[in-house]
Amino acid sequence: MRRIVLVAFDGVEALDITGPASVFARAQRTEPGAYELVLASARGGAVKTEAGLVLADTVALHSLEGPIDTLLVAGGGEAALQQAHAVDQVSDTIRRLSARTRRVGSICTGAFILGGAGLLDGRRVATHWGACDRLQEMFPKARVEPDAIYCLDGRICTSAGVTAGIDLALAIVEADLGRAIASAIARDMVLYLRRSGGQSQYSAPLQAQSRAGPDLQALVTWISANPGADLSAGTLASRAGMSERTFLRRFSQAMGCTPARYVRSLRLERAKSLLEETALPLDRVAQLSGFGSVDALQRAFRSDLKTTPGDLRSRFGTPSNMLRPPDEP
DNA sequence: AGGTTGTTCCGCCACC
DNA sequence: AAGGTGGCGGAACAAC
Repeated sequence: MRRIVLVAFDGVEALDITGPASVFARAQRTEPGAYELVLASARGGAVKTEAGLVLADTVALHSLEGPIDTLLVAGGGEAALQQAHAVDQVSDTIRRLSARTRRVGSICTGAFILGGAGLLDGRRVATHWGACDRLQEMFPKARVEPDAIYCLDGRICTSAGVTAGIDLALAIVEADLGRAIASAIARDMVLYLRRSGGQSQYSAPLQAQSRAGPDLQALVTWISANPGADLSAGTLASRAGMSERTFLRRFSQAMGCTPARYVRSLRLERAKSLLEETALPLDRVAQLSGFGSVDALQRAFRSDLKTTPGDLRSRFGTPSNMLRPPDEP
């Protein structure tokens, strides 16, 4: 039985609590005895969320006894967070609790409380896109990843804003109980097990600051929508209206990886989803994901994923729920 | 399984 | 002068 403690405070973002809670509750239903869910707050008792929903009967943090499997601190608006600022006190308490906790994490701006507890030093960290700069400023030793939906770094797990807490919870369930169960929960909640792309797709500022500007952004969007198209360096360059040389420079600068690398990982992602979510034959999967042939698909799997397409499908495929991609009759 | 052929990517440099 | 751009060639890598 893994004890999951969700930490709330007045003004907490309701979804930061209810999202992960729903995920863990479903996991508990699927695998009875897997999790015990505890709602906690600094003082205990009722906590009023930003949305006005009241969480009755939270447990006082200081009264928690015994080992904790996972401690997750929720986030909220700045005002609420400052208030929870008895935050220094909360951070202290979290620091103390973390000593007997296997895994400590945060959702959204909850990362500030972990930071205050000194738990983020040297760790890769995610938080709401609107709070990345401030978090990095306040905790210079943390390695804030502005684009990440969530980060798992050792025992510290953090997620971007609000609904990203659900993604994090799914990742935790996946780590604990396996891919099949996490995948089933995601389907039940009508979610992706792994959403594609980073949080920058939700943030106009992040997109704009993705230094290359909107020309490349539009191209990247187009690439994601057309993994099967001709995405060779030369073609992409002319699509972007630049020379190959300049395109290479600008793309690497903006995206942090070369065009070919980006295209390849996109295609692998696409192929994985098609294998897991559909019953399409391998040659269709290869075609739709942009690998020219089954052979190319298999080689890519072997070298990047250390497995084969067939093996992935047999382990993670979902025979009872075979979907057809939109372009299939 | 391994050699041939193609592609990608980067340093260098000249040119706006 | 200075910073972005683009062509060239070859090393490294991937495709077939």
